[in-house]
Amino acid sequence: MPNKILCVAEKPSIARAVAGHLSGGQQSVVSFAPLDISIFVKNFDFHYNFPPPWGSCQVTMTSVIGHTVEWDFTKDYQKWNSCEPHHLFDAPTEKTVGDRKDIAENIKTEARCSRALFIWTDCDREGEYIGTEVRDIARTVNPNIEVKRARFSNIERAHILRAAQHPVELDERQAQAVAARIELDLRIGAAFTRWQTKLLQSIEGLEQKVISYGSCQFPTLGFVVDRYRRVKNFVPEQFWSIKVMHKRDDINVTFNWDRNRLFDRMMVIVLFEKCLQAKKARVTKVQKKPTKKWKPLPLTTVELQKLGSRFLHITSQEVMSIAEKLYTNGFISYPRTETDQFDPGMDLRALCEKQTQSPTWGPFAQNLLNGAFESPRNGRNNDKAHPPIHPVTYVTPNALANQNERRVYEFIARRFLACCSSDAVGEQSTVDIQYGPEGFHASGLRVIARNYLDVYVYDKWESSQPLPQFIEGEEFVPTEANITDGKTTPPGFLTEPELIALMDANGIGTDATMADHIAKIKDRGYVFTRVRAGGDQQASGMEEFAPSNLGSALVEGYDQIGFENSVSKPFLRKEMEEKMKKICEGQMERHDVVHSTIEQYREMFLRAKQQSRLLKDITSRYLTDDGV
DNA sequence: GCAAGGTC
Repeated sequence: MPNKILCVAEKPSIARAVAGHLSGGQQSVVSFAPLDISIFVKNFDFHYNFPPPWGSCQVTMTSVIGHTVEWDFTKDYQKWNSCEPHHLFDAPTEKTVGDRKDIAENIKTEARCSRALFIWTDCDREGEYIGTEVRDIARTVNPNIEVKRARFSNIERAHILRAAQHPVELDERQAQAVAARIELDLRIGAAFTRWQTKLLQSIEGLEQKVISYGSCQFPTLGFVVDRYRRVKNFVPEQFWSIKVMHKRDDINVTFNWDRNRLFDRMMVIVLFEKCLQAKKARVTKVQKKPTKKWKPLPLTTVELQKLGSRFLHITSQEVMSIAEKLYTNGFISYPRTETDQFDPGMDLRALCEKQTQSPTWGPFAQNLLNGAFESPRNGRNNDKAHPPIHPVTYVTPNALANQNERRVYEFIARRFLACCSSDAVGEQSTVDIQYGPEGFHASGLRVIARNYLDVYVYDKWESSQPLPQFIEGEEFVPTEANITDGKTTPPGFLTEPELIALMDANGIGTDATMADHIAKIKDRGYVFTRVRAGGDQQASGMEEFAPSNLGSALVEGYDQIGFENSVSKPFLRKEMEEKMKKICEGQMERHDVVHSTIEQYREMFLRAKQQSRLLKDITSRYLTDDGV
């Protein structure tokens, strides 16, 4: 057997980058793609000096494209009427290569003549599992091939070389945790989906619909319904407040009540009378203090989705598909990342330099290079796999296909430059007064240096009208004082950035899949979106989510069945996540997790089945008389 | 006709 080592990455871009480094960045990299494999996958051939016992080796570096192996029920059970849905909790399953035969064949061909396999998948749980897929494929043709894993968290040259020199083993536990998750999602999702689809099929309007259940889609639906109920059940409350105005140097100053507002009208009237009786107000404190508006953190996927929706009014799914395209064209870095800190080794100035070509934000970038550059802030998250999202090269607007692509690219570029700029600086002035028994305050802001705000046009921070001069201890008769009243207002329907934030906080989906789950529950007809009218400035024009009658019915139906942990709440998913962590830490075995979780769901399933009448009645009621 | 997770 030749002294050959096969290296396999999780995606083509990593294979290319690693091959570039290991081959010494020489043009001697031979790249060829056998005609029968995916147009995206390339094999790179070169020589590299691995640590002992391998030494100087011939290397083929290639990649898969994410998962290669499909996990499904055996053929007999894939047909919907092949069995009772609850049998799917125990039905036999099998792993197949499915439509990835070309990629699997490529690995087999190369593995046949290799003495070792180096796994270069992303260093996260899913990557560990994908590594085992690659290993298992290679072993079908070369059972004795030695398997190693390269550990790397970015694709900088020195880091990659170090990873090649210090290979470790695949983390079997992490892979087992993922295997448990895959099996559970498959069995539970398929069982409940088939059952409830068939149950509700007889209801008018649902004859042709698939009523899917999934451990992520249902909690996502739950968030929408939850907010909808809070809006609907909201009872406004009346409140009263006192406002004091004073005109000085032609400036009208409004002093707000320290108590803000009270819900007792008589009390407010009594206090107001006491203020008036005092006639004069006394200035108790005049203060000016420096203040800052912090520049944003390096950009993560979740933030990109939230802000794309909030500032650009583009849905998270479209933002992600645009980001994907910008990435494959080499314009931005990898768009799926949880990291909000730049690696200290990265040459951020060089990236700023590229942006100087822009006619709009180029001057700002130039100014950074001329000395205004400041290192980005560090957030708390680091997935050890990818850097924050940033532009890797400048793109002229004409090179992009449409307006939304331009706007997403522009956002990413501006956000990056903002990170390399400095905080905005201002001065906050406050004047406190005592009027009778009550305290009031007025405040003003003077923006001294806009700094990052000049490029990050999405943040607003404006100087207010300056406060006239007041002197501590002075007394004056207010120009006007009166009682104001108002009503508490209901929260708005859920917006997409809010929904993403809830999913993120509750561990529903991953950065790469959250947008898909949202699209899925829309597609299934559980929720719909509409443009929010009027209302407060920031949110108007934005899409808001409301449940359909079907969506409301499902949540209500399962709630009434009375599970200990409702399927429309995030707790069950959280529990699964915790069990996965325990597998990773060696505190639980994969099979125990799968077994105990299946039993938990089997019990819920049987209970739901016993009460199927209830779910059906509620659903048909919601669908026939508008849910009320 | 089912899930969620990779990635193109």
